[in-house]
Amino acid sequence: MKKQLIKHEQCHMRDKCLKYDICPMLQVQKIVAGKWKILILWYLSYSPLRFSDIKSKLPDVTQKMLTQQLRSLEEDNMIYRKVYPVVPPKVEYGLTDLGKKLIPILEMMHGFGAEYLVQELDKESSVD
Amino acid sequence: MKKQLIKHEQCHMRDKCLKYDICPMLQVQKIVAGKWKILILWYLSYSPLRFSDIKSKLPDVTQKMLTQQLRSLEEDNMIYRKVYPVVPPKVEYGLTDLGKKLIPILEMMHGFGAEYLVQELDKESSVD
DNA sequence: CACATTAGTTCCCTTTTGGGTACTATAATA
DNA sequence: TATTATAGTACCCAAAAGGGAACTAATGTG
Repeated sequence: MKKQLIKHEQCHMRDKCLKYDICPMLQVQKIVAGKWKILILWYLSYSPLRFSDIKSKLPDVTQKMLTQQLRSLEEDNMIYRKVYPVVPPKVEYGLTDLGKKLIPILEMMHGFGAEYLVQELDKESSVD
Repeated sequence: MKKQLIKHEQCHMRDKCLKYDICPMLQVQKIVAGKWKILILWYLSYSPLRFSDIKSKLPDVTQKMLTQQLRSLEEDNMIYRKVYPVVPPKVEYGLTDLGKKLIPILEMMHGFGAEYLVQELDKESSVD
């Protein structure tokens, strides 16, 4: 399965975009887009998890969607999928070496989110 | 317009999630989800831009989608919108103080994307 | 008067995402 | 022998997100 190339010449850091005429930011967007991917990566950054563990941490995701998102992350080589040949089935998901490089970014995002909640939700509750 | 609260108790760093019973990661996901938001924030991190400037940097986005995404980022207080009362219209978009706190994250994402392209695209071209 | 310009909006259509239910395999358990 | 458990898949339908093209407002220019 051939990956789609993403050309992008307007990147304001294109001189740092190495030898590819592709904006790295667009690549990141492709990887991380999707309603559950950031959350999945975040949970896996702590430790590998079974399918059912991830599902229980994401109460609103359906089995079908979770499978889809996991497959997509696997295709992008962000996570691995390890099947244990047991009954009932056991499948473990975890970050690849490449995926682990996202951890500091995820941690900063978490920090930002926390700060955001403080600023924005406090602002709202004081207005109400 | 009341923002939607996002409850989430399974966050593996919930003890650091301050006083809100809301996973910050989910909040971040809400803010940066959307096909163009990360790119828009990235471009604005360099300098404020006019609507038409952003559009020209995102050749594949339609006017409607760009407007939508900008409105959404504005609602989340990540960017500001400044209308100049001139003809033809001039509207400037830029990061808010809160939005500027995303810059280091965006820069790391860019770095990750660049690294990803090197590893994954080189791997592919050597297989082909 | 016609045209260009900018930042939109509106309408309609397609694609993606999501939701529900049913179905599968296999071994252990009751 | 029927049930349970896990990690899915298949199918069908509804909702949301996204895309394309046409339209608008207001003024300056030819």
